[in-house]
Amino acid sequence: MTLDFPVIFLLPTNLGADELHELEEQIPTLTYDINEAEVILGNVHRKQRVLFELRKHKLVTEEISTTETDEPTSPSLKRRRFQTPGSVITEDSDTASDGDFHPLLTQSTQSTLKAAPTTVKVVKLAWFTESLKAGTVLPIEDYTLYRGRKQQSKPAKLQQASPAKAANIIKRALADPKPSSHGSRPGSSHSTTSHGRRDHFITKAPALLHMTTSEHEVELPPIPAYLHTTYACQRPAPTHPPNEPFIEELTKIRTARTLLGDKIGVRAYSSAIAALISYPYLLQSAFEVARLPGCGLKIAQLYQEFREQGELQEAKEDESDPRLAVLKLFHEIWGVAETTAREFYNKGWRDLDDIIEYGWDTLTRVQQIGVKYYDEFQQKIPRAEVESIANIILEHANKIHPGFQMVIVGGYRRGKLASGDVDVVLSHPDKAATRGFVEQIVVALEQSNYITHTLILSTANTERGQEPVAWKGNEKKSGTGFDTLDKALVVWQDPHWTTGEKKNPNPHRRVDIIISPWKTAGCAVLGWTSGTTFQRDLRRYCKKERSLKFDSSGIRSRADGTWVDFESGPNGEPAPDMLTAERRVFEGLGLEWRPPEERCTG
DNA sequence: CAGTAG
DNA sequence: AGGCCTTACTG
DNA sequence: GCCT
Repeated sequence: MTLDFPVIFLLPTNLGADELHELEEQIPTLTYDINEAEVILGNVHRKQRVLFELRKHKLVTEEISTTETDEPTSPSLKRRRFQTPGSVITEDSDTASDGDFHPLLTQSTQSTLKAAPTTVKVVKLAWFTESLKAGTVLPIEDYTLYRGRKQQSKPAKLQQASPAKAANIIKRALADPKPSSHGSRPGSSHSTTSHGRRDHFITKAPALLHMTTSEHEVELPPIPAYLHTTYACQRPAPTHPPNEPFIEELTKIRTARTLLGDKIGVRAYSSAIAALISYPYLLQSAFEVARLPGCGLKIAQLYQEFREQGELQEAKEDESDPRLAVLKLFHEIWGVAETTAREFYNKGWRDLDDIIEYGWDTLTRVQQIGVKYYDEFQQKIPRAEVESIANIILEHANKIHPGFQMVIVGGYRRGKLASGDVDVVLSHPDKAATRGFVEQIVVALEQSNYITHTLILSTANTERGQEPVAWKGNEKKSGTGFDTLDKALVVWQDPHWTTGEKKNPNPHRRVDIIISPWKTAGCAVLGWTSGTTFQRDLRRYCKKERSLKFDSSGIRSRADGTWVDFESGPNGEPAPDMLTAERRVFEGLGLEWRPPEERCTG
C-alpha cells in the first residue's frame, strides 16, 4: 500500500549516493523542485544547518514561530506583491517577447502557482523512515526542525524590459523561490536513460490543470533527475544540445578566460556549459537557467542578454580584441599554454613569423614542432582517417605480440565527425605483453615511417612493474606511486602517396598511443573517452562521494590506499574485453553507464 | 621549479 | 571562507 | 563563478 505523504523534496546532504538513491525510490511523492515541496526531508539535525540548506537551494522563507498557525498565505496577497506599481514582474501577463508564447504554458504556470504550497516544513529523515516502518504517516511535529513561509511565489515570466532592468529583476527574483514551471519541448524527446525514473515529477493540481487543458495533455516540464547533481559524469551530454547557440557564446567567454589565465573562471564556465549541454529543452527563461547546477546569477543574466540580443557583449568584445586574437593563435601551438602565450606576446611578437624570426632558438623542441606543423595540426581528422591510423597501430602491435586489443577513444569515440587528434588505448590480457610495450610500438612505427616525431614518451607505469601499488597521499616519492599509463604522444604522417610529387603531401597528425595493463584497461578507456569536464567531475565524484581515487590507470581507496578492482569478474577472472571492463567500472563506481556519445561535456 | 599535456 | 582533477615529463 |  502507498502511504499518503505530502510532496517531499529530499536533501542530498549527508546521504551516501546509495542511500540517496534508495530513498528516492521509496518516496512516492518525491519532487525534484524544492518549490513544489510541502515537506523538505533531510539527514540534518540542527536548525542552523537547515537554514544553510535553504539558502543553498535558493529558497527564501521567513520562519513561522512555533506558536503561530501555518495557514497558507492567501493568493491575493501574493498577487498584490507582483502588481506593485513600477514592477515589471507580473504573474499572469506575458508580452511574449520570445515569440512562441504558448497559452498552455501560462495555464500550467497558474495552476502550479495556485497549487504550490506557501509554507514548508523541514523535517528529519527519521520521520519518513519511521513512518515507513510503522506503516502509517507519523505525526510530523515531533520531527520538524523548521517551519517557513515562502516569501514569494514565482513570477511566470519577465516582461520585455531593458537589459539592465531585467538583470535587476533576475537578481531579485533569484533570491526567491524558483519557478515551478518552465518551457517544455515535447519535440526534443531525448532517448536518454539516466536514473530510470528521470522523468518522475510531481504534476501538481491535476484538477485545475485538467479543467483548463484541451485534449492535448501538455505535461508540466519534467525536471530531469540528473540535473540535480553537480557531477557532469552523472548526466547525459549529447553532441548537439538544444541550447547550442547559447552554449557557443559561453564557450567564447571561457576561451577568453583561458587565455587570460583565469583558471577558476574557466572551471566555472565549464561547469555551467556542461550543465546546459545536458539540459534537454530549449530554454525559455533566465530562472530556468539559474536552477541548473553550476549556473547562478551571472549565467542567468547572460542567458537573459542572449535571449534579448542574440549574442553576448562580453563574447563579442573578446572576439574583437586584437590581443586575445594573438594569444589565441599562440595558445593553439602544441606545447604553448597561456603563460607562454602571454610571454610571447609581451616580447612583442604578434604572429608565427615573429616567433620563428626572433625566438626560434628559445623555443623548446616540442614547441618548434608545434610551430612547424601549426597549420596541419589545426586541420581536423576525418573519422575514416582516424580509423585507418588506428588500424595501422593495431597491426604493428599484433606483429610485435599477437592478441592486442584496441579502442579508439577521444573525440572519435564520442562521435565527432572530425577529430583534433587520434587517441587509441591498447591493451593485452598478457601482462608481459604490455610491459615496456610503448617503446616497442613507437620504434616499430618509426621504422615503418609513420611516426615522424615523438613529443612525449611516458614509461612510468612500466617502470613500476605495471602494478597498482597501494597509495598513501604522503609517501609518493618512493617510486611506487600508482598512476599514469605508459603513453606516447607522437606526430604521424602516412608515408605513402601516389600523386607523383617529390614531397609527401599527407598532413602531419597528432596521435596519442596509450598502453594499459589489462586489469585497468576499463579505467583507461573511460578516462580517455570523456570530455575534460566529465573527467574532472568523475574524479571529484570518486573523491567526495566514494572516497576513491580515480585515474585512467586505476582506482584506489582513499582510506587505506589499496587498489580497488571493479573490472575483474565475480571469481576474479579478467574482463573479457576492454568495453566490458569499462562498463564494470561505471557499475563499480555506482554510476550509470552512458554511451560515449553522451559524454560530450565540452 | 614552473609550465604543459590528456 | 575555502575548494575547485590529476600527476608525469620537460627544460 | 558556483558550491559547500
